[in-house]
Amino acid sequence: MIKSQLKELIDTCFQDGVRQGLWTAAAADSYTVEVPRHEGQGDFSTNMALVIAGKEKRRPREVAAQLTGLLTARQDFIDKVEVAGPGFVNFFLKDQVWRSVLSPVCEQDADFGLADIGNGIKVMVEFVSANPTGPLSIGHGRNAVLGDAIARLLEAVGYDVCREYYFNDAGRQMRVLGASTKARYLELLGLPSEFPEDGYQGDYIFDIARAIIDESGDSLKDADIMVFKDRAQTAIFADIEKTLQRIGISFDSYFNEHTLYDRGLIDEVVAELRGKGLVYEKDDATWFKTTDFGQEQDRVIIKKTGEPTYRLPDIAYHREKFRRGFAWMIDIFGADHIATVPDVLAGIRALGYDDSRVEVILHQFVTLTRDGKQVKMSTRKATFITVDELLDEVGPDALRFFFLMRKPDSQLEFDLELAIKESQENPVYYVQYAHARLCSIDRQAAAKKVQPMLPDQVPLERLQEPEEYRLLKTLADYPALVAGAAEGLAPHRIIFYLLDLAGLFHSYYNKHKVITDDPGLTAARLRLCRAMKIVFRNGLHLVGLNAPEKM
RNA sequence: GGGCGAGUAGCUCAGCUGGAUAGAGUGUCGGCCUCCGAAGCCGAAGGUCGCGGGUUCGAAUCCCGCCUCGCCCA
Repeated sequence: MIKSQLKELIDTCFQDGVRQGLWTAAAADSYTVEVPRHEGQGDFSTNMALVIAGKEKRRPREVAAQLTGLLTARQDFIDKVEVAGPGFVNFFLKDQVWRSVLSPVCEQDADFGLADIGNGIKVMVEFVSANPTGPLSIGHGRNAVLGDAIARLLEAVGYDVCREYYFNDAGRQMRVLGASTKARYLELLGLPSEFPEDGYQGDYIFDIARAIIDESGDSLKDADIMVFKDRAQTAIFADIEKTLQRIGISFDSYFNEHTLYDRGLIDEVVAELRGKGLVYEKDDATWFKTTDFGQEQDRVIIKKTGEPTYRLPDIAYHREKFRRGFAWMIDIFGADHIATVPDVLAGIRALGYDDSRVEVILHQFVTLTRDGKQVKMSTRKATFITVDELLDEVGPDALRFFFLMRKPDSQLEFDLELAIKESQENPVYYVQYAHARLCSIDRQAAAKKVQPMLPDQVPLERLQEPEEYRLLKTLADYPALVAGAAEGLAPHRIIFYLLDLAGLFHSYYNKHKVITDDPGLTAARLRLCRAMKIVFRNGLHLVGLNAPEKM
């Protein structure tokens, strides 16, 4: 908020310089205003002189001096301007500028940090999208938390977000599920059974079989495996939803791949591509000319068995997203889906849509370690740790926090032993504790009967400590941070911000007393604390975490 | 063999569209509760930003080549 004000001022000076013939407009838009790394370098800094000097073969410091000439005498909020280093211009702002952030924070309260850059544009975030063959694994957990956090970020900056879960309950996988369930059913009844070679070995299949026996006895012993498939699928889906609910995730809609077939949308895509000359037959298979879209080789979309490859429904599905009016489509996939992405984008383009509206976030895998060793996981063998088990051990807040602590591009190492053993010391507590501590200060103030002051009577000029300025600056950063994290689809930035703010606050707390016998100072610090509490709460809620008042 | 991602302190990771002297947590070592919550704080130590070139005022960041790991495709 303050930065953008300064940026405007600097832009004006740049234009003044152009008008006065000090430099040309060549550097417009390519200079930046930033927060310097070191505090001695001011509150903000611009590289404008360096950029101009670079473009016009001049001496940076000379240009910088001209710039400061234009700047001094202007605006009451600048305290001091310095040329430093190779030609940076550093700005030191007046103290009251920083204190002035407290009012908007306190007044906007829960709305502080929200923005309207999305303009109500319809955006779909597709995530989880696991087929109902078993409980959600750790990888799904990361996907779920990431997708939900991104959806929350986009909502916060004014997009109209739809969370969608895409799944397929037909196909080979599901037949194997049915066969596995039937085998366990017969096995539990003591009847001869044959467990499929590539069947799902998890205990949850026994649970489902047991439930079927409770309900139907042995009356299904000759039933088709599809009957078992349906029962298993229903049970598993209910389970998945329950798991997601435990993390606080819900969807606006579910899209079944099957509807694409039912509504003839698959055939429609093929026909349309064929009409454009982008489809041909070879070796009894149907091919899509992806080489027309910059790929190395063409791709099969219908196998010789007549079964479409995964690409075809994916393309048809994404076209549906366009047709349903989404201007921006975000897919959250695990890294193993990388291969499908270029094909789907090519298909979208081939059908005449703008594929730049589809944005794919690929997150790397989660590796799980226990007792210092990596846990090998396989869905079939059921040697995986489920999201449910993880939730039992660390709880929803720690789960969310850990999954958001790394950017999607990084592999995420989840040390179970550490998460269990030291759950008390999880970084999530560090942030939540800061919030709880602030609440505790309020309780303390009430207990000590500190007289509340009207906001405009609080002597904010009493906030003079370096720690207080650091806190004020960090609070002022919050709206830009939210906007940046949303724009970059990067919820981990919120996490790092909160950790940073918590560190500053804990440090401050240990060094300075908020409640003193000086009423003015106390009121000013309480005001600062109130603003911090608001930002902690807003930030935590923004990524789906709780902001406890007591711990 | 090809594609994508990663490589930054002992370990786990930040570093936003290139900026000034490289950042945190954790671990190690040493301190701090008569005091608003010690789930906290302070200090010390710890680096060839995988390697080699290039681009420029300036590179962890951008380009090229190579190495290692993960995932995917054939």
